[in-house]
Amino acid sequence: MGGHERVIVSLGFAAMAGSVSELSARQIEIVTTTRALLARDGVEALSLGAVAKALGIKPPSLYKHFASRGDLEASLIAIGLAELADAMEAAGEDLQAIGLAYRTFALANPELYRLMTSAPLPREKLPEGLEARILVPVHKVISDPHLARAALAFAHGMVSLEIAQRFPPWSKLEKSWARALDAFAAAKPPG
Amino acid sequence: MGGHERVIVSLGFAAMAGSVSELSARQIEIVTTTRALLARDGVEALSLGAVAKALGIKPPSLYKHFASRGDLEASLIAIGLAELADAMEAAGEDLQAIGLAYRTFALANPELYRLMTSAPLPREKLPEGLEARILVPVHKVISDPHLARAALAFAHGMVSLEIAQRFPPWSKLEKSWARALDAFAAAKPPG
DNA sequence: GTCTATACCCGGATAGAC
DNA sequence: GTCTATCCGGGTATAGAC
Repeated sequence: MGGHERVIVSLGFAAMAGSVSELSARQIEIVTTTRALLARDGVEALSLGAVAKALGIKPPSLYKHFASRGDLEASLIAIGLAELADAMEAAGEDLQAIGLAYRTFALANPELYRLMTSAPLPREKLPEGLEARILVPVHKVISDPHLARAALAFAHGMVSLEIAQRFPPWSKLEKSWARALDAFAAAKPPG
Repeated sequence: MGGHERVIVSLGFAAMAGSVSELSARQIEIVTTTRALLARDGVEALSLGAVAKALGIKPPSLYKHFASRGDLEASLIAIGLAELADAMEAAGEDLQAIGLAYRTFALANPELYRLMTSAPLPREKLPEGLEARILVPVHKVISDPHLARAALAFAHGMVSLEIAQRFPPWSKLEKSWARALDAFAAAKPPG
């Protein structure tokens, strides 16, 4: 049938989005569909035309809901950051568990993760304090702020290399994670 | 007057490129100019049109020297990987020095570094064994291969976040580097 | 809120003449 | 090895009708 292309959208991940409560119902539909499209086709294929097609509308119509492509992307990024922060927070005060939560989120949402991290953050379009939430759970376990930042950078390096398929297939990444996080946790305070 | 746009190309960085010895003189000119253009305008602005303009020729002419844009990019990536490996190797067997070499290369060539790391490696277009050279210097200092990989991932995470301006301005990144590399160096072997 | 139509920009790549 | 001419595709965004 000459219908438009539809994207299967699993409901649920937008429902708990407290950070997007300022979005209208239609905006949430659009963001949700965009997220599904992003997951399916990758960040390079993301365009307003593709989003419109998946929604069954024409590209110009999107401008009634988002002022620009950048605004739509910022909503996606905000949702991703909030979910990641939630996952890390829920992991408690075990560094291994926090690392696993980070990795699990990134691997479950690789294209969203790339969108979130491959460009400078559009900070002015993000809810205040959202960015900082990522660091909080790590801080609870690693008191030295410099080492806490380093641990987060390690996590980012690991998942971005894994997503980009930069590791040889025989790598045992779980061991790299475990040993590095052990090393971070065991690090002596600066003397 | 009215001439085409020229890009200042500092000579030298292509001269030592043993890994690109298979390139013709004209190809080296093109790659060198492309590298300068990349450094100046960023990876997003990189296009065959821009490269041709900087060389004072028309875009179709480039196809006499490179079969595709991807081939030209692969040459750039190969040069970057070789330089990075050289720098790390020259740092000797001190993990702090190796880390500094890594960071120095990345910050001196941020857009090239992004090009090198933000997409899957075009391995079939790269000289054999080049990719593996990066890991060698780290291996000499950290015998556990899993921890060595982790250290490299840490370095990648640090520089990619720094290049993307993801750290707050007040961060003392030198301290994060120093303490994390200390922690890696001090890590106990798996028991 | 959606449409059609459009303007304007960009990109990679090929054919064939010189 | 370079050119002109051309083809193909894509993208963001706006104006104005319905």
